[in-house]
Amino acid sequence: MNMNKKSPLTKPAHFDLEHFLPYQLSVVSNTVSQGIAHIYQQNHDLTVIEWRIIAVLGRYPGLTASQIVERTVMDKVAVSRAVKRLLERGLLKRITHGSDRRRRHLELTDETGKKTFAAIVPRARKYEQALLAGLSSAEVQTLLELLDRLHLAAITLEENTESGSEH
Amino acid sequence: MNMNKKSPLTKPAHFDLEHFLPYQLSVVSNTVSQGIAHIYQQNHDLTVIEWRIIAVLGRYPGLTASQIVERTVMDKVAVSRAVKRLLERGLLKRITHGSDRRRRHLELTDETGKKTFAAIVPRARKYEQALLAGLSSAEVQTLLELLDRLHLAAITLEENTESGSEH
DNA sequence: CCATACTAGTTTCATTTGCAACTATTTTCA
DNA sequence: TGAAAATAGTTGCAAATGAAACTAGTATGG
Repeated sequence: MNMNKKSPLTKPAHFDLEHFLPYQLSVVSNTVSQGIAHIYQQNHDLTVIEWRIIAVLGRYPGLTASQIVERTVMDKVAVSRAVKRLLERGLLKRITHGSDRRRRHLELTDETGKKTFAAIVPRARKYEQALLAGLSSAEVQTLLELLDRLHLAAITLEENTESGSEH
Repeated sequence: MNMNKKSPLTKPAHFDLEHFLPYQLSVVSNTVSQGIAHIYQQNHDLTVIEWRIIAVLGRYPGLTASQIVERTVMDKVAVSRAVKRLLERGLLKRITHGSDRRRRHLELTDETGKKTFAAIVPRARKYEQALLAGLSSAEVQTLLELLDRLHLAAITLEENTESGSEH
């Protein structure tokens, strides 16, 4: 059984970070995130997390903080603090659930909240369009599908890995 | 050439974060990063930045800190601190350039540095393979190409945007 | 040559983050 | 019932981060 000693081609000794998918993905994602972050930072003084909360509440009013956490895979504490800031700034309002007073449903305020949402959405869309301008719609479709499959694979791997170390 | 307007309604009121590319990209990238981070955190007590420094030095020995920054698009301060830690732990050695004493070239130490690199590489490769197991090689090819084009687009957008605010 | 500007890398300090522990409320089931 | 477990959300604190200032060394132009 040909052990890996010096055989002509078992494994190339090279490892090229630039061609390592997790790295590439991270670089692309960071570049895009940074670009889009401009939109809501510069113009509305919002962090990425704050914007995401607004976006998800714009679409699904009345979610609670933990439902937002579920949906967006963001950290619980980060969401709690961002919600606090958005409440203080008057972008959100909070309604305590009648029968279960632990639950506090969140909504965009009519004045500031919805207005901000409405102002950012077209800019975000425009950014996305510009980003994808070089791709045909078939390519966009393919990209989304491949990303989705990658995501599923990553989740599956994570689940299997975890069992090995703790819990 | 049928522009994408086509509908009588100007803009749908909906905005769905889950179908917004920058968001999707970020979620996939975070999931993958977290998964791969296990490999070097659990087994070698390295952060992502530390691992990247090792990886890039494994491939290109003798780079200076600022060359690493250039190549990996990581923060200057973060690299400085990670290098410091790797030197302390004996994974790197530093050679001051003869004629320009500001430059300090970095290399993996034979003992710990190269050994660690050699230990991580196969695991990293294995992770990447598992991640891509569900895709055909043509699909992988396509994915890489599309990511690359996205990256370029994002960089271009960034450059154009910046001009608006400062510099 | 020497004042100024530039480059490499580090440190300081003020925030930001993230884990764990906490409060408050509701559910479970003995 | 009511004590223990579960759930929602917050807070404290220590560590990670990042911008700007700083040290050290080199290049340049008058």
